[in-house]
Amino acid sequence: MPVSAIQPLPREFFARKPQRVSRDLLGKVLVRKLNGQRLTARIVEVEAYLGEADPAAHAAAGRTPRNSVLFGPPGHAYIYFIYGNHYCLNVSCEPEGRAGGVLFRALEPLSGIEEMAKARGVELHSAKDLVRLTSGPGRLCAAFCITRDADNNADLTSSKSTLWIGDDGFRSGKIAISPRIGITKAAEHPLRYFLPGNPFVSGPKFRAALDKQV
DNA sequence: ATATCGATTATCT
DNA sequence: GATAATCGATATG
Repeated sequence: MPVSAIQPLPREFFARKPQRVSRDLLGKVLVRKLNGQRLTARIVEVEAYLGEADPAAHAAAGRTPRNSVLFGPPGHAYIYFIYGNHYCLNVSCEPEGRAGGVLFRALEPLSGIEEMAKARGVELHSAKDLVRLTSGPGRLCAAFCITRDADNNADLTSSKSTLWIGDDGFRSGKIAISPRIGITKAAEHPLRYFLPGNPFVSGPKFRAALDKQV
């Protein structure tokens, strides 16, 4: 077996609290099958959304047609359209019947970088251009051609899917935790998880963070 | 470096 | 009718 093999994560991985899934997703790989190519990128920043008890979560007001994936079986893609412009990707957590999810906020591209640039409609001239490919929830969806029509409710635990999450053996060192970005309700809770020092992490640099040994 | 603003639409009040 | 888990551009220190 080649060292570069990527193994899908089992469904049980996602059948836990979003906080636990968030920590453990850092360093894992998002895989996309697109036009016969494989795009891969490492997960370097995520946020936990806790379900009906979390005022900032889409599930806060109970089950609706839009957020029903969050209440379904774990390990599925919940994709929503925001600000009339952008898609955002989550993976459903908790056992079926209970809401919860993890928002993907930033990735570090590993392979298929030219395809990502094409999908974003940008050219790569500088290191900054590379960072902007997948740094931010809207950007990473554009780079991976993720849309609600095509990918909402996709099963992210099967390597047969066109979108899935795997483990390539990478083990992150320290992780950092901070408040979530871009929300107005329950804005103070430390539910954003990222790899400190990774240049692909979104938002202002050196945002208040509590480092933790993993 | 931070601040502010316009774009543009699904969803809910 | 208001809001939103954002981005890119522009303005200002």
